[in-house]
Amino acid sequence: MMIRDLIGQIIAQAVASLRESGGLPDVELPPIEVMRPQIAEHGDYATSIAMKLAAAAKAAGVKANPRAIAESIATQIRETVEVVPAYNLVESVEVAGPGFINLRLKPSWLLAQAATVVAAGASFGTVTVGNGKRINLEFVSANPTGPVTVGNGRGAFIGDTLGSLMRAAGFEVTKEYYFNDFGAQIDKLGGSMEYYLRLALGESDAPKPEEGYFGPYYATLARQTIEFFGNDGRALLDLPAEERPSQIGKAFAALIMGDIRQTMASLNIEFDVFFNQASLDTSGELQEGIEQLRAAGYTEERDGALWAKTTLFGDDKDRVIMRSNGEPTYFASDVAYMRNKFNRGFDRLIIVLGPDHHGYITRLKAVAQMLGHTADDMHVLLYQVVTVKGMRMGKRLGNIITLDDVEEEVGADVTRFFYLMRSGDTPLDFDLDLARKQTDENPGLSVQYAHARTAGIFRKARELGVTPDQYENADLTVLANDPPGELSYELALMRQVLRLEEVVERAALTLEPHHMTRYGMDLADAFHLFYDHCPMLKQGADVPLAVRNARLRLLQAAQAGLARTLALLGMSAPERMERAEPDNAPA
RNA sequence: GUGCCCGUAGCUCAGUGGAUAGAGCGCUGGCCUGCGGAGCCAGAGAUCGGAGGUUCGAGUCCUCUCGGGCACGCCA
Repeated sequence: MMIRDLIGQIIAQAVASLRESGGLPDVELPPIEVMRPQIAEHGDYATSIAMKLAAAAKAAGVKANPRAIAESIATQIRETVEVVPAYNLVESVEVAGPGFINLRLKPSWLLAQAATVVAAGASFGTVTVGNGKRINLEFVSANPTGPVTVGNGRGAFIGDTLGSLMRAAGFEVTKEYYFNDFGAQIDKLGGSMEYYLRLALGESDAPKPEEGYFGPYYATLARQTIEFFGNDGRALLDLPAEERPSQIGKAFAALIMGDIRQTMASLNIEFDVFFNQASLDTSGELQEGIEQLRAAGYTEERDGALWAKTTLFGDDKDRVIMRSNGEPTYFASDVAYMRNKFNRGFDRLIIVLGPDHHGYITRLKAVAQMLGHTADDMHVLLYQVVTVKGMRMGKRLGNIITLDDVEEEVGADVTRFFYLMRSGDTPLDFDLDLARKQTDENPGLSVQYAHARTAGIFRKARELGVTPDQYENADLTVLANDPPGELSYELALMRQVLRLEEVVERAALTLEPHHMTRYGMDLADAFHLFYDHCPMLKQGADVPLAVRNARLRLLQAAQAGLARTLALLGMSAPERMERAEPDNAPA
């Protein structure tokens, strides 16, 4: 059980027994919230239940003093933790301010948790709130008409990391990419690629389509194709004119989709399912979806077209589902796809979308409801725009910056960290100059460096003949006798490590992965401070053997916490940092 | 015009209705010969865009307002 929940249980038990004995106003009990005080002096956890109770009593016309209520609850908590052995982690219970009850944990208990953390290892930080609920998490879903941009990248990292966090929080998550490789967009791609293929073959007078996809990316793609296939590249161009756009488009969509998958893979973004929109048509689900809405009475014929009455569910206008020419619209695919997801048994669908899609939210929620689910079963997670500061000009393709460009500049790990540092609700200004820095100023590297440092110390320990069996069962309570200065760093580190499970839970429930990067920085800071102030192996320093062993044990817990944090962020946990010269940017 | 997001330190941003609003970068001063190095310690810096309201308590919730961003197809 999470420590915070255990504290909540203790408080709840104390409140319950106090109510039984008539020691509290007889009003409905407000929910007991356990929070973390902002100020360390206020303890590890706090609750405002006394003030809430007093307010409820006042509303019911019963006289109540919040501080007095807090005092009696606090007294009851002290008794409770005294008699229940499992509650033997509370050091003190104090009433403060207008009626807060502050609880402080025993330093010896906190330190002893190192063993729990190390034992949990790679599964440390796993919580159960998700309760096995099945989640479909769709993100990126960019059509294969061009490279992945820095904008798409944000959805990619948010989605991928959220998936990891939700899994750690006990949800069953399927990560999905939806794409379309046929239709008007792809034909347009075909037209553009025909033009670039001809240019690559030396036809300088090739006609340029009025509309299409243009830029160095496509020119390069055409050149590479010609280089690779030689004159066989001509085969596509010899097709009948009416087949060329779709055939060439389909061929290049496949190539581009390969590029996209490669970009994703090299940035450690993983999908469980790549869902092709075309399959909805061939399977008949497109028609079935339309039929289901029609049967449910949610459609209407107007001007020769078939409309879905989304306005019944708050949309500002109805949406065409089948054009007057009998062609289903893209919206029809949305319906069929969502229906497909629900039919696969997901409890909740989450779609990560860019800022240009916010108009889709009510529409998609309307579809969910027309399919017999609630608006909440279909959640749209929007993120804001991405700008990049400090990109070197010259090497990039035209005026767009791709995700590959960014990765090339700063590497996959730092790219991920920087993308996840900000809440999705605010615009992201990617600071490449900071991301390039190979020092501790770079917050992403700082977390990895912390992990590398732990590994380095264990390497050093081995060199000095200190083997794991010497510290693996070390008793950390000896640290409680350390000088206050050093103990405070040890406790701060342990507290940060233990906070991981709360961060995982919060990030998963709020769908906000950025809490994890913030936490990573806090954890790394706590570790670096510990490292700076609490020598473990320093030669000649006056560190008793028992203290050394206890610190190495604590170090193991810190390493486990850092490794897990990095894993959840999709970053590598290096055993050592490569030293790069400032002029020598990493690959 | 309608709708959504944002406005917090010089910059980029955290902040779960709670107590004295935080971090990173930047800035100022002091210190540092060895666990591994890119440092350590201390400090300055904020009328949380503005005005009302709800609440015992508001950066957080509601209304209005100012400023910035984005979106509003029988496109996909």
